[in-house]
Amino acid sequence: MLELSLIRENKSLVVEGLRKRNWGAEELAIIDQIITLDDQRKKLQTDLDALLAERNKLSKEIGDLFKVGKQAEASVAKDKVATIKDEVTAIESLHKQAEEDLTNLLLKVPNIPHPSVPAGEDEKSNELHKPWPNPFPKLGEEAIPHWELANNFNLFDLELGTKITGPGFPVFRGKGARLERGMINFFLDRAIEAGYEEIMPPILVNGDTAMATGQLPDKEAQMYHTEKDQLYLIPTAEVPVTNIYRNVILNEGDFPIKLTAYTPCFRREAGSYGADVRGLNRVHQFDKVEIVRIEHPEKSYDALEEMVSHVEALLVSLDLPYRILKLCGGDMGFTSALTYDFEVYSAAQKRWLEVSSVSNFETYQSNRLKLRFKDGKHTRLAHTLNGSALALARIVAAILENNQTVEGIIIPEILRPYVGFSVIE
RNA sequence: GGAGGAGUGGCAGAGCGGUUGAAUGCAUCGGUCUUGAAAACCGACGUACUCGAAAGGGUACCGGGGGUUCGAAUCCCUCCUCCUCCGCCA
Repeated sequence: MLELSLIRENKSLVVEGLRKRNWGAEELAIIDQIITLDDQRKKLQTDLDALLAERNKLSKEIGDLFKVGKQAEASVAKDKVATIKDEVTAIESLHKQAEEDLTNLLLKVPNIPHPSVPAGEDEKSNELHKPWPNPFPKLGEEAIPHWELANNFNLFDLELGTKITGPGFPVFRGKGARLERGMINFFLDRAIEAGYEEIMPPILVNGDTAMATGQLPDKEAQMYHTEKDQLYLIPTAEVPVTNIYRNVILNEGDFPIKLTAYTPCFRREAGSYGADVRGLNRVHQFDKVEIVRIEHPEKSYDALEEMVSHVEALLVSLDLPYRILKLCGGDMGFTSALTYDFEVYSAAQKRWLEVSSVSNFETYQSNRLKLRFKDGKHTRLAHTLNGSALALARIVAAILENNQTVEGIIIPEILRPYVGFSVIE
């Protein structure tokens, strides 16, 4: 959620930011509604507090009167309190309603993009932050996409997954499974070397948790939900890991907080079908190593750059052709202020595959999380960031395709100690 | 799943209907003393909303929600969590 104080004190900045997300006049009206509603809320708050103060004062007097045996005067005061009580009940319910309405409106407002974020409606306006300077790997005529390679080498089986669960749940097997497991360990080790603490969080979360990082209410339809226990399967480790710090007040010396976690990720991907989703391009369950940071507001953009370098180093070490995009206002996630996407070139499919997304949420998540730190006498909201380092399925797809030779699929050198073999043949 | 017990400030732990945002101890921070430190002594020490230029007020919060009462941390209802015992179980 945006901070109310930002909306009140810096309305033009908020409006300008929302325009970058292609908000028109109709949608922007919500900002004035929020301010009006907040004015009402404040007025109700003041009225209510005054009444309660009066009631508290009278109650004290009644106690004193009883002590000295002045029953008659006490009962006069009692009647007075009874009147106040009615008023309190009325104003209380108005106040509660105003607060609820206000929260509901605030939940509809996405984060304000960083000044450097380009305007634009969709991915076509994303800025090429770092292009791939070299030629793409040259594959022979006989090069085939990863789902065919998987068939030939018995690496993963989507039809089997369909039998067991449903479409989009791959069954990895043999060297495919070992490649998957080895890569998870490789990514975790790199993160640990970079100073991240490893976390193994629950992969089902409750509604409060999903709300705090912004999955609810915005992305409710994207998450699997367990009916009986009202729990959600996580779409990313970001959710449970960031929520470690829900309702926490940090000391300034606690920064930076750097966490990493491997989890499977579950996404319903409702409504996406077609050629783009073949093989591992888009699945309902995939593995991902995530990095999460909690930062001092003045350091968060340095942290973001550091995370970008970390992801970049992973791709370099895997010898994959990649490019970095800076997302435009229209393509950026609801909660993000600035997002870099990493794409890897898949030579057999001749297309870019998104493999990582690194974002700074500034105070948008921490406002919902109530994640603050002590800044001298005051408490301030911290900044939260996260990024994939990396998402497995598509990386596997790219490695399989780009490294295919007549002798088999060559495993990148750095992975060999992790997977235990150097070629799939 | 069944039976019983418990949830109070960073921690420990009093309070069980009125002046208690909450005793006391520990921890933490500031000060006095000291060459320095320790000890001792003095002081400070929750969060949120709200009024105010500020100083400083007001209100709410003793697991969550609801109720009784002029007044609730204290009484009642309900939910949640934790502990102990039994059952089940990777």
